[in-house]
Amino acid sequence: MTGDTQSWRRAAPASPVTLDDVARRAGVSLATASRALGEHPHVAAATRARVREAAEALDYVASPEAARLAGGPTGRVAVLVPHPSRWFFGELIEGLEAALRAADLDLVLFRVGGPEERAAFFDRLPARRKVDAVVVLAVAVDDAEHARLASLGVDVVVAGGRVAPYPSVGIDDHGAGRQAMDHLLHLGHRRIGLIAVDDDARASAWRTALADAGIEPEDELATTVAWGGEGGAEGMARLLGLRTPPTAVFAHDDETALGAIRTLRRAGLRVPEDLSVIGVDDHPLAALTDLTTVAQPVREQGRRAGELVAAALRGDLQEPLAEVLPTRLVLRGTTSPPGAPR
Amino acid sequence: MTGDTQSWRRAAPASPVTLDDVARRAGVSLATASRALGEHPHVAAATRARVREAAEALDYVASPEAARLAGGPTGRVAVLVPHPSRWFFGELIEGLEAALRAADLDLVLFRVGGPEERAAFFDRLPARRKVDAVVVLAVAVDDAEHARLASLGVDVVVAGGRVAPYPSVGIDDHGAGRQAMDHLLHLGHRRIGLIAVDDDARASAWRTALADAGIEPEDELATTVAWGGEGGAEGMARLLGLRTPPTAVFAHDDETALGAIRTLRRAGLRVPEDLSVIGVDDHPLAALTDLTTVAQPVREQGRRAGELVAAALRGDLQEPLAEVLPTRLVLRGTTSPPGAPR
DNA sequence: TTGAAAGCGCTAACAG
DNA sequence: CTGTTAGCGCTTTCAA
Repeated sequence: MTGDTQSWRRAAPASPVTLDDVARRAGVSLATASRALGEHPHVAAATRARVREAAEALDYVASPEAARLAGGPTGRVAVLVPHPSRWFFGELIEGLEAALRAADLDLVLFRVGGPEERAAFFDRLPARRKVDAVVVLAVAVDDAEHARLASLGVDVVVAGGRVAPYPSVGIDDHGAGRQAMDHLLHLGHRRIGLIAVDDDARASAWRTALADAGIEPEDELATTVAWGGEGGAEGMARLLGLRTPPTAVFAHDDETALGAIRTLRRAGLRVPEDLSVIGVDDHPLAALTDLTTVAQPVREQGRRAGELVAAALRGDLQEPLAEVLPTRLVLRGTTSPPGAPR
Repeated sequence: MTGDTQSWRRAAPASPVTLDDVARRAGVSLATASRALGEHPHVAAATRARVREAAEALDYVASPEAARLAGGPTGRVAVLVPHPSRWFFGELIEGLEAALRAADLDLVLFRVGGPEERAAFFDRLPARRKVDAVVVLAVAVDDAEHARLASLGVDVVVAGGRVAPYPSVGIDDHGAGRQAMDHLLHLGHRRIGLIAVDDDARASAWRTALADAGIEPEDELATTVAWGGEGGAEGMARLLGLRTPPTAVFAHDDETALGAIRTLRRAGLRVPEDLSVIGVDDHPLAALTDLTTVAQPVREQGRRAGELVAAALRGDLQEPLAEVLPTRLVLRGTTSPPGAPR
C-alpha cells in the first residue's frame, strides 16, 4: 500500500485493452474476434485459437457494458428479498450466490419487505434494463406484480416457496407441517396448539393432520402471530390463557418455537414434560437449544434456484418445473408423550 | 395474468423508454436532458424541472450500461460479505440496502468467505469497472487487495469494522469489551473467563480490563473458538474443565454466549447463580433468552456506510473519516454477583 | 444556457 | 468461415 495520504481515494483506472486490440494482434476483424471469444459456432478452430491466444496475451477483459449495450445479456440477476437479516433468507442468499457465481452471474439485491418497498420495486421496476433474470425469495407475487415482472422481459425463478406459473424450488410446506403434526400425534397428543405466522400451508397441515386423526380442529387452539421470537412468545401466552391449554404446540418455525418456549419457562412450565414444542427449519439455534424440528435444506434451495436461473438464461430450461426438496423430522428434546413423567 | 401456459417465460420487454423520449417530451435536446437529470450545474432550473417531470411521467430508468460506456458511473456498489446468513451481516445488509436505494444505487453482493472467494472477487472485478464503489463488511483487506481496488478506481468504505486507510463506520470493539468486562468486575467477579473468536479488540479488552482492576490475566482463562453457538459451547466446556473455573464469562458475541449457556445448563449449572455470562450484539435472541449483553447498532452501521458511499461518489467526502457508533450495556438476567444466593 | 455531433466497446445482421 | 457496417443509449466536447 502506498504511503500516500490520499491512498484511500480512488486512483486512475488502468488502461483498457479493447477487442479491437485483440483482433489486430490476431490478424482478424473485430467481428471475427467477437465471434471467436463468444461461443459462436461458425468460426475456424485455428482462428479461434489464435484470437484466444491474443486475448490471453493482452490480458483482455470484455466490457460488460458495451456487450450489453450491443444486445448481449447483462450477466446480472436481481434477487428480491423480504428480510435479509433473517437466517432463512441469509441461507437462501448464500446458496444463490454460490450458484450464480459459478455461472458467472452477479447478484443484485433488492429488498421488498413492506408494502411500500414492494410498491417501490414493482411500480418503478428499478431492475429494468439491469438484469437478465429475477429470483423471488419466498414472497407471494400477486397478479398485478406478475404482470409487471413480465413486462421486464426477464426470466423469473422462485426460491423458498412456490408462486403460480414460475419455475421454483422449495419444500412441501404442507408435508413439513404433517411431519411435525404426525410426530406429535404419534406421541399421543390430542390437544395440539398452532402458532402460525400466516394462513399458509403449514397452518393448513395442522387442520388436516388433526382431522385425519379424527380430532376436530378447535379454532381457539390456532393463533396467528407476527414472525419471530416475540411473536412466538405472545402466541404461547395466548394458548396458555385458554381454559384448557394444549399439551403440545406446533410452531411455524424454530424462532417462533423458541419464543414459545421462553413463555413456557417463564410460566414455570417444563418442556417437554408439561408441554411439547416443535418447529420447522432446523435453525442453528435449534440444535443448540435441543429443539425438535422439521429440517429443511435452505441453502440448497438457494443453490438450486441459482442453477435454474443459469439454465433458463442458457435456454436450457424447457418446462417451468417446480422442484421440491425433502424435509426431515429431527428428534430432539422438546417433545415427549403428553403428561410424561420426567 | 394471462392464462398462457408459457406465461412464466420471459415476455417481450415493454418498450424501453430512452433519454431521447424524455427529451422530446420535455421539449429539449438529448444533451440537455442528460445534463438536467445528472446533477450538472449549468441548466436552467425551469428546464431541469420540466425534464424531471417528463422522466417521471415516462417512468424513465437510465441504462447503466450506456451511461457507463459513455464515461459515466455505473450506479452500482459492490458489497463484500463473509457470511450472509449471520444475523450481524444480514442487519448490515439491510441498512446498506436502504441507504443505497435512497441514493439510487444498486447493491451487488459478493460473498468473500474463504481465500478462494476473495481471490475470485479481486481477480474478476478486474480491469473493467463493474461498480463505482466497494463496501467491505467487517473483513480485513490486505495490501495487494487494497492496491487492486485502488487501481480499479473505485471508492472503498468499510462497515462493521475498521480497515487501514478507508472511511469506515463501526463500533469501538475495545470499548464494548470494556463495557462488558467492567460490568462483570463491578459485580465483584475476579476470575473471569474469555471465549474469543479471534485475537481481536474484544479479546484485548479482556486483558486490559483485568489488568486495570489489578488482576493478572491468566492465559488458561482465555480460549479461542470457532464462531457460533457450537464454538461457544465448546469454549465453555474447556473453561469448566479448569481446576478452578471462572465465576463469569465474557463471550465474543451473543450467539457464542448462548452456546456457552447451553453447556452450563447441560452441566447442571445455573446461570447466573453459578456462573455469569455476557455477550455482545443484542441479537434478537438475546432479548428472548434474557441474555445480558452489550448492544451495538448494526443496521445503523450499514445505513451510515451506505450514506458514506453515496457521499464519496458525489465527491462530497473530503476526509476518510472513521465513524464510531455507540454501544450500550443491556442488563438482563444472565449476570449477577459471584456466588450470589439464588 | 442549450443544441449538434462524436464516440464509448461490442454484437448482430448482412454480405462476401 | 470471415469482413463490413450499423447501431445499442448515454455523456461530452464544441459551437451557437
